[in-house]
Amino acid sequence: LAKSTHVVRNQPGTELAAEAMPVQSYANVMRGVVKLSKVLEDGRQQIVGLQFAPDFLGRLYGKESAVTAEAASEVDLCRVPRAALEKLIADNPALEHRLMQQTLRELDEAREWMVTLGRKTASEKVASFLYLIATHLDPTTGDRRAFDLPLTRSDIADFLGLTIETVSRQLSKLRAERIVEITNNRHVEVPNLGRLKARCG
Amino acid sequence: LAKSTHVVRNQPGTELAAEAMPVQSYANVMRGVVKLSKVLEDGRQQIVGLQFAPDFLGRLYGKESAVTAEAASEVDLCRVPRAALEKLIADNPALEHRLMQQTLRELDEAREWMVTLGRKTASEKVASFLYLIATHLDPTTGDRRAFDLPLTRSDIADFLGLTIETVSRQLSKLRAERIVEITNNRHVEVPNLGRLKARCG
DNA sequence: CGAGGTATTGAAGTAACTCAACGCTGGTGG
DNA sequence: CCACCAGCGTTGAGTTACTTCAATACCTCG
Repeated sequence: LAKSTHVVRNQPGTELAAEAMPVQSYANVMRGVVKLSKVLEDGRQQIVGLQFAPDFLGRLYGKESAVTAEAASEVDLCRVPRAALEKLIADNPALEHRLMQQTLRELDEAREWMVTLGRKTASEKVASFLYLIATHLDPTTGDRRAFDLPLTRSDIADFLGLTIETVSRQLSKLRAERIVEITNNRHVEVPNLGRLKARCG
Repeated sequence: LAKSTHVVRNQPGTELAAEAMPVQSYANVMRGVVKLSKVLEDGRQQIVGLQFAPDFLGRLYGKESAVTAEAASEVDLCRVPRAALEKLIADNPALEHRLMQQTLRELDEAREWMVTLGRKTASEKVASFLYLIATHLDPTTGDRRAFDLPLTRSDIADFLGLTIETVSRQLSKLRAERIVEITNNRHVEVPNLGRLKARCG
């Protein structure tokens, strides 16, 4: 396996094209965050998923979905040639099983986010986003969390179905209430994860 | 296979409990529409998926997801005992492959609906819902479609992240513009599917 | 007929959007 | 070195799309 793969570093904004077009390779996310998004004809955009290490990237069985993958932060990908992966799967049923597990998890996450998009207030949406990032980027520590946001305000807005102004205002409000501390616009500290979770609706 | 399965008829509102709790059986939807939904602690509800015949119902590998399944319309289910299905899968890899295909399709549909929830107007949401039902319930005919809505206004609102009043108003507007004809509150005719699609954003 | 569930319509309220001004930061070039 | 600019983020003021609250209509079933 090792001989047929290689690691590639990608800067934010790089289109990874893993699902949108016929691709030659699949990939594993080794570091950083990849955003999956869809756009309407008139340009409205919605981020429909975030992938963290060590998620698998790319659609099996060649069916095209109209999802585009893009590096949200700086991202390291371990690319695997399509033929190599498909051979691996044919040989090893456990691998397909593992991919099935990830797909089921992604489906759960998508449905969970549908609740956020459809039924939560702007404030709850922003809190839910911070909670998601806090629990995915820094899964080790206890109730206090610290991390850098891997997304711009514009990306966050596209993930939450809001405008950047509304995201900014809600972040300011959460900061004023000491739910989070924000420095340099990107670095976030959550003193009490439970208090943040309580704001998620 | 046939000897271990049996068909059950379910009235609207029946909780099918296929994913929410440890169940003894899986099922195939033979007729009707099943709604999958999630609720927040305070009771806000979001429908996160609709299943039409001949979809498979039930979560493989026993992982519980907090999704509840309920008959939206009158539904016929072909129930399959858990053990029988799992034996079938173990014997027949093609079956797991087919289930993987359905899961991938459900993931695509969930992400497509995230765009609707996050980025479309109320009017576009209602049009998108009608388009979804029109194309799923009556896939045979040409550009003219006729069907009965399998969901109440309240269900539609929970699917679209709106209130029942907004759903009702937007339906009235689409009717006034001759995009759809509605009789008896439930029966819908779409004279020109292309015109409806153009209203979906 | 009356009751209860479902749907429509109107009027008033509000959460989020739009438009606009301003601040901060990092990079570039005179 | 500082002036300038471009990109990102924040904040304020006014607008609007959707919600909320309330009244009414419709349909089925006792």
